Amino acid sequence: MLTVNELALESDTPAHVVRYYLRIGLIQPAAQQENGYRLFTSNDAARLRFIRMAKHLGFTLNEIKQITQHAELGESPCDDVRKIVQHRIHENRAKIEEMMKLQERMEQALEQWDLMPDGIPDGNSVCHLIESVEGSEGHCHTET
Amino acid sequence: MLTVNELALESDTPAHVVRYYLRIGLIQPAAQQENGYRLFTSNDAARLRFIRMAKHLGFTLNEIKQITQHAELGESPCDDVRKIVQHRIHENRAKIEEMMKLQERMEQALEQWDLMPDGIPDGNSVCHLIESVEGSEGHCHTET
DNA sequence: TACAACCTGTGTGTTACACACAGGTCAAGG
DNA sequence: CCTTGACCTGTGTGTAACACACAGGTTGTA
Repeated sequence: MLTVNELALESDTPAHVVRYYLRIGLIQPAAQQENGYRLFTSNDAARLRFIRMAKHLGFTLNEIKQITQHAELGESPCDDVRKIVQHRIHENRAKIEEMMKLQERMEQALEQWDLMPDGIPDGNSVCHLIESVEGSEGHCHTET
Repeated sequence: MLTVNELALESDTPAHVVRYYLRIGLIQPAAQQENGYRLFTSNDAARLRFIRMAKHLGFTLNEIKQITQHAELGESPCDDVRKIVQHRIHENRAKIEEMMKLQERMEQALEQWDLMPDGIPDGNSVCHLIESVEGSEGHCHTET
């Protein structure tokens, strides 16, 4: 039987993360000591390693919970797994594109600001640098 | 004097977001009606538009709060503003790279799974698709 | 037996909202 | 004057995935 710390070492997971997973019911202790300490088997370590793999593939903890619950009922989670990854690929692509746009905005701003002095705020302006950025006026809300 | 809803329309911000900003003290009502309704001036609308610009440039609400507080004291926030954007550019670049790696992992997995049938879970395996992914064993933790 | 190092479970804080809820306000209609 | 309905109000709570702090328990050494 392993303690939380030993389980953490065994599964290459920070102990406080193991405790978090316990809290949300993603894993359960196999037994409990009289003093309240939680105890685990090597099977729990394997489960935890599975969780890490799934996270590495972009699954959320909720999805992982669903998957392991399915598996415990003997149902194959594979179909859901494929769908989730397909969905996440789209989602992630959109997020990446958004972040690259942000990156461009920030880089352009910094370059533009190189030629501008610092300013002292007055009633009309909070920070003229930010306010000077292209697209400050006339946002194009053509999407959605 | 504008109500929350009017301020929201004036500044092109969802009303529930305006209420959130009020809650965290990012903006303050200029006055209050007897019934508790909060009232604002057109200056508040300008402030809110500034907040949207800053968010568009990647500033967090906390950072924006600092900036506006600096500005209210008559101190120039420009120096901090430049530093924050520089920092965020690095941060964002790292995040984008990480997400692109995830993207590649997911795409590779999906391709690999095309040749694999669904499986029924047993005691040893939760989902053989996830467990089959390259790099499941022998993680290379060479960084930090 | 005293002490220090470490480990335990758990409460709270984080970011930027989204949703829900009970009640208040306003214009139209009877 | 009263009601009905639509809309608006402030506020409590939930979200994802931890990170940190805290008071107390355990273990090894002297």
